[in-house]
Amino acid sequence: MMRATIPVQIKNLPAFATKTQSVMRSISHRNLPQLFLKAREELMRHFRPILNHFGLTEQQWRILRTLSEQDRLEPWEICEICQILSPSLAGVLSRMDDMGLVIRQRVPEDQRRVIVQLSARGEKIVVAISPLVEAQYKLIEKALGRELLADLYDVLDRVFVEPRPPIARVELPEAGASAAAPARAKAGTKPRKKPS
Amino acid sequence: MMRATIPVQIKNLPAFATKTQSVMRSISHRNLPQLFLKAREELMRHFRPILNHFGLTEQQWRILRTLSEQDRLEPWEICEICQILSPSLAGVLSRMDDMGLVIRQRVPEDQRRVIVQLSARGEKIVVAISPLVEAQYKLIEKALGRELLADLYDVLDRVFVEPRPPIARVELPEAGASAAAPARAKAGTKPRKKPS
DNA sequence: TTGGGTTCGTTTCGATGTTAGTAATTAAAG
DNA sequence: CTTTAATTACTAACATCGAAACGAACCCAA
Repeated sequence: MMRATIPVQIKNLPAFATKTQSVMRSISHRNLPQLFLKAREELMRHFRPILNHFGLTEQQWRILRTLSEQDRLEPWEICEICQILSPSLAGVLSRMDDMGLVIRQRVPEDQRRVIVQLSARGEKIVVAISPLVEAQYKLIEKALGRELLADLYDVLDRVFVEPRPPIARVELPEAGASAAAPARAKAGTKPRKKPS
Repeated sequence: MMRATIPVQIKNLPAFATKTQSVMRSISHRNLPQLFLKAREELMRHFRPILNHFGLTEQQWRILRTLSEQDRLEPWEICEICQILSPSLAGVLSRMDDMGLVIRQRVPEDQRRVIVQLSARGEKIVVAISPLVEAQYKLIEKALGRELLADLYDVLDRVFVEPRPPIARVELPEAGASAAAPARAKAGTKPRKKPS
């Protein structure tokens, strides 16, 4: 590690970013969540065509891949592993059930709970897609280099997997909410404002 | 860098992940896009309350912060910088216009183009939120450590900012689409299947 | 056993992501 | 100068996100 520092201020921004700034930079830190968003998108850009080719959404594939590795899971487990909120998962699983990709069955001992697993058709699709995904990973590894990829995994693990002190939260001021939304007109009530 | 390697197979998975696997692991690589998704969520978890407090969505704040640093931008520039697709941005900007956060005006020389900039109200909100976001970053830095955070930025830059060979794409088989969706019944036509 | 608290999955609602397609405008080709 | 291409922003349709709340099933204690 400890590579030469890169000038970060306008890096990662296209040429038009050099225009005059009217407001003093109010946040000194780079937008880290957005960096992750960009990183993820740069990767998914190469996997999305594969999934689309088989008529799957990203979330559906995440669930299929997870179920192919874990066999039987309950919805809340899928939520944690696949980073899907419970309300979203309800719809996703319902559609995947309709498509015949997964099987859902209630747990006899606890009628609240549900067990989800791959259907034969689901497994078949996983078998069809997996080698393509694996091949794409190899292409990515070839472009980035095995070492860089290892560094990436390592840092991500150190930040988000290994134990670390909890992150505190800033306290919020009192009358903040009033600063924003003035009850936007309901859609359809008024035609959307267009640029003048 | 070059820290001791961590056993990765079941790391980052809860205890229930040790159950027997019915299918041979078909993809040897860890799910990298999902790691980024998780990383981003772990961060946003600490910023979301700030934005909600001011009645803003994540996307709205990304745009506000960007406009506060770049002054005048066209929609396609905002799309690139903020990682928002054009169709989404249309609605977001429309709502932000209704809320009085931004100002949109067409370019006289080219009637296709539009210029977006902060309104007085938009600037005011940025001024109110920025110190809170900045403070939250400091808390994150305190928990993770300045060094680790620097490593993180460094690796992300090496992967997604510095020039690198392009990533090739796997070729897709022919009759793939047929493997998936069998024309799912339209919502409302049939009641959603429930777990048996 | 009965009422209150809890867990789990779900529905609801508004906003955004994704894909496809369109209208308007401008630029390039013939 | 007309026809074609390329740009730019937008709309439409559906799926998902994110916050709130609901309802059924379970748990527990009075």
